Amino acid sequence: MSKNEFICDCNVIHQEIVDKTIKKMPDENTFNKLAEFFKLLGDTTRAKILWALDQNEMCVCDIANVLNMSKSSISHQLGTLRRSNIVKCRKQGKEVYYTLDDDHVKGLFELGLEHINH
Amino acid sequence: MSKNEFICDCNVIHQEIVDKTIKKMPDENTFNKLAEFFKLLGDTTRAKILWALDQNEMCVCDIANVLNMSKSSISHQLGTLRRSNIVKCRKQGKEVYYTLDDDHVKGLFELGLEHINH
DNA sequence: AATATAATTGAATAGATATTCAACTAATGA
DNA sequence: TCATTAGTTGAATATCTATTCAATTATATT
Repeated sequence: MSKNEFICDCNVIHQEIVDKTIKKMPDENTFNKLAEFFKLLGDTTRAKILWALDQNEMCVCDIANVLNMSKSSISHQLGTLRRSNIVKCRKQGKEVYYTLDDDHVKGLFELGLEHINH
Repeated sequence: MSKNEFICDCNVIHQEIVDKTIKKMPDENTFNKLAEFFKLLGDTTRAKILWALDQNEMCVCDIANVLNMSKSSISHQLGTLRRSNIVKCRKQGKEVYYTLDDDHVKGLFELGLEHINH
């Protein structure tokens, strides 16, 4: 009975590769953060918001009109993006203007589009 | 009553920017595919699998051991990645070996990590 | 032929999440 | 001061999805 039967429901087939890979693997926290970041781009509404903000700074109402969605749902999503430091905002009068706060979004979109048009 | 009140619960504040942005915007399908693609990277388990496959070709059992998870859950996720053309597989005997089938994954991970270590 | 094992698959479940709705805050202007 | 509007927020709901479990397929071995 190999050691690994205790932690997995199968035997190790290529012990060396498994051990080597585990050794090189980034820690749990890195993968969690990485996945959380990609999850933010992995929603149609948020992808559109980010694309739009990459074109222009916009207030919530503008974004709602561009996406043809309610202010409330846009505001919820902006809150999510803001808390994750992907967008930032400034208040001017009654309006709140949002801009991208991440240099990588554009590059990520480009790579994503390359995959789509493989 | 402005035209936009019919399609959105608020008035347009910057009509020009809104119109210009709508005009430039990629179509619905593009955003859906883009979001679906990022969603695939937006899960800790799948992110680990993709990272691991970027190191070595591996069989299902190996991946399950590296991630310390059941073969079944790994196989489900591999199926998802396979159907999205992000990984491909070859059968050899009883084992099925998986490899990356997308050149952009590595670049995406790098950009994602740059964001994390902002 | 019979057994064992790698992998897949479908159904069920539990947890996550996007949108809606209603209530609220803050700023503007009459 | 009162009414209006931009935006936020919390709760509720409906949908989605990751993992588990059990059953099944396919290959290899005795």
